[in-house]
Amino acid sequence: MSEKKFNSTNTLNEFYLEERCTLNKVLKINGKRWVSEVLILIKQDVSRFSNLNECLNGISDNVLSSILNELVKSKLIEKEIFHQVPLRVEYHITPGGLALTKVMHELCDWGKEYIDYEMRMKPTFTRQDPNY
Amino acid sequence: MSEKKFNSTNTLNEFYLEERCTLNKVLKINGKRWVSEVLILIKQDVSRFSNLNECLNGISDNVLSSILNELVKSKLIEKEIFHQVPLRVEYHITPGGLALTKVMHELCDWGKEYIDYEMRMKPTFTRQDPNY
DNA sequence: TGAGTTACTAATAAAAAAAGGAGTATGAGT
DNA sequence: ACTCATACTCCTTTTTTTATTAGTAACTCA
Repeated sequence: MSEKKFNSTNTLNEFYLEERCTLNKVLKINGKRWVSEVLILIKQDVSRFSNLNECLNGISDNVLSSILNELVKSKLIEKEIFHQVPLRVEYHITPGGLALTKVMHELCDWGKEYIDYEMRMKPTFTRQDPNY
Repeated sequence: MSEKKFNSTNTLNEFYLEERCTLNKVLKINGKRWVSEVLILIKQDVSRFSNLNECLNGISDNVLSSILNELVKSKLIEKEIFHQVPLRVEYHITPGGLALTKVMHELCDWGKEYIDYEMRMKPTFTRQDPNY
C-alpha cells in the first residue's frame, strides 16, 4: 500500500494502454489474482466476507477486503449492510458483474480447449517412460 | 528476472488457483500488461519485432521480447525465422491465438458497455461547471 | 576494418502486488 | 468488566512485475 508514483514510466504506460483500448481497463480490474474467483463466488450467492474467506483457501483478509472494495467501486457487486448483532454484510452481483462472468466463462472455455489440449492429448506416463 | 521461490505462499496460491479453474491459467497468460495488445497487433499482421516495437509506444525491448517468447510457448503465435541479411523474423497468429482474440474482443465490448457507461452519461464539462 | 542493420539477451533497478500479522468498532451476552 | 463474533483496516515485509541500460550475434557493404 505504498504511494503510487504518477510520473513513473510504469504509470504512464498504464495510462497509455487504458487510453489505447478499453480492454486494458477491463484486464486492470479482473486480471488480478483472486478477483474472478471472488466475483464468481458472489454470483453463486456466497455473499458474506467470512464465507468467501472459507471458500478461497489461502486468501488473506486484507486482500479479500481490497478486492471487494474494488469490485464495489467498479460496480460489479453491491454491498448491503445489515445493522444487526453481530454485524452482517452481504455482497451481491450487479447486472454488469453478471455480464462479465459470462465473458469470463467463455474465456475459461477457450482455456479448456487450447491450454488443456496438450494435456488431454498426452498419454499418461508409465514407469517405463523416461519422462516418468 | 529474479529466481522464483517455489515454496512461497505467493506461488502456492498461484498453483491453487490454476488447479481450481482454467480461467486462472488463461488470465496468467493474457492478464499481463501489453500482452493482449501484442497479440492483437500480430493478428493484424504486424509481424516483426521492430514493427511491434514501433506500434507500442513505450514498451521496452526486453519486455516485448519476453512477451513474444511467452506467446510462442503458449502456442498463441508462431515464430518463423528467415535466414536473410539482415536477419528477419516473423510472428504469426495460430488458430488458438485467433480464437482468444475473439473472446478478448467480447471482453472489450463488455468494458465499453459497463465501464465507459458512466463517462457516456456524464454531460460534457463547460467553463461554468465547477468541475471544469 | 569499421559501421550499420535486425533481433534479440543479461543484469540491475524501480514500482506494484500479494501476504503476514496485529489491531479496531460495534453491540450482545455472561 | 470481559469475552466473543463479524467484518474489516493499517503497517510492514516479501515476492513479482515492469522498466532501464548496455551489450551480443550474424552478416553486408563501403
